[in-house]
Amino acid sequence: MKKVLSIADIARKLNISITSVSFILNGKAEEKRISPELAKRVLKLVNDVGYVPNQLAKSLRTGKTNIIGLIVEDISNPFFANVARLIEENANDRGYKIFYCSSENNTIKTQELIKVFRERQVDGYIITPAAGIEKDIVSLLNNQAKVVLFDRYLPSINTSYVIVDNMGGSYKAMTHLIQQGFKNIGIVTLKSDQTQMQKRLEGYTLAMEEHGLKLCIKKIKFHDSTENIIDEIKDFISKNIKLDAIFFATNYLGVAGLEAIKQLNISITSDLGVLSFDDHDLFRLYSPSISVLAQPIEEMSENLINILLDHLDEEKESVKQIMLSPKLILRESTQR
Amino acid sequence: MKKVLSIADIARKLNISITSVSFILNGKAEEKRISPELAKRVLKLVNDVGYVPNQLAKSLRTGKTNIIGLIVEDISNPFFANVARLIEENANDRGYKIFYCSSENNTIKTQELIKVFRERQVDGYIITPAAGIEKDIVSLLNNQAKVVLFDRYLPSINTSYVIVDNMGGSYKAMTHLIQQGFKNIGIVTLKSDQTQMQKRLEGYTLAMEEHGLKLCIKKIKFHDSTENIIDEIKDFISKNIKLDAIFFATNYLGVAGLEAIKQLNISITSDLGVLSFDDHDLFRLYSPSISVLAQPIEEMSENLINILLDHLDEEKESVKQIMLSPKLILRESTQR
DNA sequence: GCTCTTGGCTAAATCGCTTTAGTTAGGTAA
DNA sequence: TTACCTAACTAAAGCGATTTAGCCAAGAGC
Repeated sequence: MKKVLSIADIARKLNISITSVSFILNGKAEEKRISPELAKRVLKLVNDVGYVPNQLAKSLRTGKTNIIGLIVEDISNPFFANVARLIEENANDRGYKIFYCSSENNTIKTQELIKVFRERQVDGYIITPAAGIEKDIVSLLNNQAKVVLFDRYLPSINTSYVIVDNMGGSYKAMTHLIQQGFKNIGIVTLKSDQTQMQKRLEGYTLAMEEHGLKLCIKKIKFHDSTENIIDEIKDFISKNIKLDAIFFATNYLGVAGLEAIKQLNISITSDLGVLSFDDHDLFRLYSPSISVLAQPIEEMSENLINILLDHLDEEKESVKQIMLSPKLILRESTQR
Repeated sequence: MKKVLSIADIARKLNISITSVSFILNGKAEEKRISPELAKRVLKLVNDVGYVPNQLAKSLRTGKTNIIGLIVEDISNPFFANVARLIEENANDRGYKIFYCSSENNTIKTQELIKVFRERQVDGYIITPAAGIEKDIVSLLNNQAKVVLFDRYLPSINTSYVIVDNMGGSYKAMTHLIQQGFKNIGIVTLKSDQTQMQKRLEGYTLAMEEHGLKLCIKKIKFHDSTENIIDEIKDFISKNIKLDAIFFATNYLGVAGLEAIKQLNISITSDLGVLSFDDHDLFRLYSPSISVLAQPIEEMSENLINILLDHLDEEKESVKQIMLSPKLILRESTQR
């Protein structure tokens, strides 16, 4: 088993001290008055033998890992995958690596992930908090950890976060539907107390009530299988024959909804208007194309990484809370 | 700044040695004859003060990080996102964490990622190799690193890998199209020398030639923007008016293809049969639904993690090369 | 009374790096 | 000649864990 080379091996081969090698490798040769000749010799050897520094040792010594822990709800959900991808790019450009994991919006899993991140000494955290995770976040903050929440926040904790104006967005979307002449508009959302879902429902409710329309709400159980969700939606549609439009509160409900509508052989637009939260390839390309309330994922990821890196730099605590506006993209499914 | 507690702090508080604390925390209390009473006291304190072990130090000492580096082409591509998700789950159950990154199928980026993984001392690597990465993989292997490739392999290197029978799959898909009566079948693929794309093209060619049909091939430049890809496909279809079916060699070409076809106002199935490599929500739900050659992602991820963990356990080198069969899923788009 | 066990615990080396506080040799200034 | 610089380099402590080798006291066996 060929042992992997350490800085000490390099020093030994050149008959110099470890210190010198370290200075040279860290670009401090001049500052520390190492002669250019020595620097050149070291760099050449390092390159020739393919020496790679051990970041574990480095981080242990310096207390910095240059790693950001990112917990998303589900990396196979295109919304989160895209945000993750953008955050990764952004972080990379600024010298940070992202360690990302899916929480499945499960409290226990999230707790475990936070523990793993702590053990690995990540420099900062970006988290889509699952319900019931308040204590763990507070504990992080108490330990001076740098945390930014996203997609949703925890009302009882004063942390930094980046979210979307869920209520305003939903209200805007609903207003559009109503202006198009839809009257019996239903919402399909999740049974959830989390802020993002609550606010989407509030936006729907507010718009409907302002126009004196009757509410028609379907709440789907969290973590239900796709098949069940489809069945639930079919059931909802069948039992509310007067429905003329549906607002889906999140992308996978929208996807399941399309499947349900297809199975029921209902024609979108002429029989039923459709609008969904979150954009998706499917919504863009579906026939008819589906109107959506798209989250500004570039802006979100940029804000997330900026805020977190700011926190890492500053000594004193500060809290930044950003609310971005989702964008209403009108397509065929809401055209009358 | 509240300092994070170390094992030494725990020992000091109880007036015992670091060694004892370490033994207890690692479940070696009995084996090392630590009295149950002491063990209990330590565990209680650890729990009360919320001590979390420093994995950096642990890994530095033991030489094991329990981290697997995973390089996929693009985490925002549903195929890779799903595989990543499954690998993560599998690895988790077996005590490993996944560190994943997107290579964008770019050689330089991949090299950098491999370097990062080496620096971070990952225990093993799962890589979708970009073109021209042979030297770097060989270098890894020379350093006794444990590596499994997937999605494609490097013919010049004898490594473990998990791939799909691209040629057989394509051949099967083409045979289906031909049996359905399609005669002027085109393929839209990527300009790429990588094995996966080559084999898909070979499968197409073989089937067509066996039936005496004329080839009609469109190769799209790698990393082209979605808009350009759509334009290229529109151009391809317009210039080959006799085409009666198209086989898309990978998911995002298929997605772009649907958009192109939609823009050209061509009716799928009656005017043009469509079949794509890789499954996708969009293909399942599109109207008409699109037939696909789906990769067995559960099986792939299981094999990947199993092979890698086997490698981690065994002393002697061994090479495992697995080829799985993709599954032809027939939908409306190829029904005549 | 003496040796041998064994139970219960610990000192110190080590992993690979950074960083502080030097050392040494040769040159200048007075 | 002596004191002081400076350029060029280095010894050793420390980050937080694991692990080897060993200490000490009390009881067992003869």
